[in-house]
Amino acid sequence: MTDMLGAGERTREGLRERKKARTRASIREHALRLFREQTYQGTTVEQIAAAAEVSPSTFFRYFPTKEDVVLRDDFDARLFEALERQPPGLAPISAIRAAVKDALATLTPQEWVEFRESADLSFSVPEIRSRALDELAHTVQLMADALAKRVGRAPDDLAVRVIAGAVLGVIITVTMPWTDLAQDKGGEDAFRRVDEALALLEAGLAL
Amino acid sequence: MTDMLGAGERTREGLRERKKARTRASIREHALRLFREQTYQGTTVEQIAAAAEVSPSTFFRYFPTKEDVVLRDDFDARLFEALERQPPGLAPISAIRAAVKDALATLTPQEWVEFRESADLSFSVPEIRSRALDELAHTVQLMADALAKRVGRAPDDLAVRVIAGAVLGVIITVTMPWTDLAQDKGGEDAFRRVDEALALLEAGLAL
DNA sequence: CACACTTTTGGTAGTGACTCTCATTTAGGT
DNA sequence: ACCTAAATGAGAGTCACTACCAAAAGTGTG
Repeated sequence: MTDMLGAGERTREGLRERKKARTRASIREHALRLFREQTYQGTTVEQIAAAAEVSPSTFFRYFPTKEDVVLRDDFDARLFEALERQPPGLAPISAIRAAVKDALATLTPQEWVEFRESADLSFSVPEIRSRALDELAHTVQLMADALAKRVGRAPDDLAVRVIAGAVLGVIITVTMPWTDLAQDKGGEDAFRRVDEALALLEAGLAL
Repeated sequence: MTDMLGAGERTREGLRERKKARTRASIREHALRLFREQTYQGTTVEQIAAAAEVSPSTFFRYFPTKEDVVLRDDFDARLFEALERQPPGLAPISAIRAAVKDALATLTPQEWVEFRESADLSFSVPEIRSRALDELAHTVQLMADALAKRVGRAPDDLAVRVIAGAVLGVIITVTMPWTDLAQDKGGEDAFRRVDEALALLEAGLAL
């Protein structure tokens, strides 16, 4: 009987875990490379699996859908943590601006490359863009909760939601490639633009 | 030769057009009914086609994807027109609030039912929600153009984009079912909430 | 009404993402 | 070496969607 093991109480991080992490990374890297070489739509899961030397079945065990190879990253989590680290005195939008800056600073150059690469795909491939939008919206929702705690209001306080929502919308608007504004894809100055826009928002967005 | 016909110059609205419109409506109605009865995911295109008495091929001739049966509506267009009808003196966000109100007023009771039904699906079915979000974002982008013209600024003026973005985000935030705020699905007071939120935004969203 | 002409339709045969199931392998601990 | 649990691979199947072609139906003309 396996009674004593309880619920994963004892799982040390052994060879197994390391191997899984490697496989996962391998799949993602090969996928991104193939997407770069032959476009997203032009690449089949079968090809990715073959390149990463796993079976298609295994691919789907690591990523629930083809889209998730691009979308899954932990940036949201970092952003969230960075926000909680901001001094309580800071006004909501200032805190968010600072948190974005801090979170970006934690990226290694390697991560930065991957980040930009998936950002590019998130803009150019419609299916991915939609889902990225959905997840962004969800993240900002969580951010609203954190914001509410900061300023000591109820989590569903409308004013707090409105601020979070405004931030969300501004990010979307300034980032998405529908306007000439964002024509440079997701370069460095995408973030500068986001920051400028948030500054405007902070100033009270009078026209 | 069909020279004299020019480019649809002469196309009177004959039996053909009427039949197409009927088929299209039939497909959508049967689809929405089946979605209601057996959920969206639980309904196959084949079933919809059978119910509407057309072949699956024909289904895809009328709607590019299964999602589009839910998404295709012309509300965006009406909202857009309503915005252009607002008096030029009105401040941007006031104009948008008024436009939303006016556009909703143009819906017939029948349209209102369908509108709410697809809104519900847009909230509950992830794939549809993502796409709805994407289209909403796109619409607001167009709205920003209109806004820019209203206030006589360049179409890519950052301040204008920020305002449009803020409106977009607020609508998303207050509408989407991630928070208890929106727990009632897309009821009447979803629109009341949107209006309240926009009012807050208009007031300058200081906390 | 019969005649060409065009549009609309149905059917068939794919492709590709994803699911389920089951037998085989492989790591972890005894 | 031995047992257990997790990870993998392989096969069959579903479903959205595409490409293609042949049958049918609407439309204007003599």
